[in-house]
Amino acid sequence: MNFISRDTDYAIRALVFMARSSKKRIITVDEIIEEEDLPERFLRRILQNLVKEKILVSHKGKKGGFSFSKAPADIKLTDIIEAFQGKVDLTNSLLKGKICPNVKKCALRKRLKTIGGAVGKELKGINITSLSREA
Amino acid sequence: MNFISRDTDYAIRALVFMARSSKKRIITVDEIIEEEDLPERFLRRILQNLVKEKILVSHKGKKGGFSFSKAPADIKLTDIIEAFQGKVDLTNSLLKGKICPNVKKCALRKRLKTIGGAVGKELKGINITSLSREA
DNA sequence: GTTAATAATACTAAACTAGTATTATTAAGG
DNA sequence: CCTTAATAATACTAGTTTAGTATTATTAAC
Repeated sequence: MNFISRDTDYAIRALVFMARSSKKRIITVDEIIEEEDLPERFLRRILQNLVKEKILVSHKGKKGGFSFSKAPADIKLTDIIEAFQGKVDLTNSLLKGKICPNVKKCALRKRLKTIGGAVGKELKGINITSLSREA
Repeated sequence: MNFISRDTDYAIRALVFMARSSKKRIITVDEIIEEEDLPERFLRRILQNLVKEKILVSHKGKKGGFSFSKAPADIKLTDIIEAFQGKVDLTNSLLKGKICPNVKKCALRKRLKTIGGAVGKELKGINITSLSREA
């Protein structure tokens, strides 16, 4: 079972590359795939998705490309995961029916929620800037 | 993104039901679906899988059914998740290529591994007996 | 030997994942 | 204002996974 899907993965790589080449504000798809060798069209769709999520800004026309819409340090790992995989839900669909008739009182759900909260907090502590330094 | 897949979920419900009706050692599929209303054939496959994983024992023939092959307290939540979804891998496929050329030194991977370890530990603390009491 | 149970195996439909293809739009710069 | 170099939008497709169904075989009790 994979926690990180492929488009999340590609998105992270693209963003880390962009953060590292920060002198050039606007970066093209070609520059990214030259460095990381990702499938072009697929990567384009991923970047467009990041634009929708207000993580990147796109610039059409000659000398166009993509740039950050906020500081890389403010782009948390959870933001990216959620953009492509939706909210991570540890407690989903567990123990419905007669086994656990009262969802609000279900102790298991509470425990899973606690774990999920801890994971989320850790993931929020990881951002694009720290990744571009560390990795 | 769901952490718990449907067959894991169904398996947990079936096992919790079985643990609660422990006076009757052998329990039939019909008894389980009467209580929890799960799709019969699908549930059968799930129970057969639990037999393969040595969590249950099956009894053919008249008065047959399923019984535990070990104490419900020894069946951890992770055992069930792994049986149906494989090992949970938080670190999978992240930052390959030029972004992170040396996998062993990758700091992100280490951090994710730490988080994964903590989650695993928590999940191991939850077992079928505790669930059948709590939920 | 009938009946009431599971076993094994194979099939299928729907959803998701990963990727491709096509055509339109935009802005720079001569 | 036209060419060129970039992204945008939209729709398609192949492969995999998920969830479920169907069929036939096997087994044990009574």
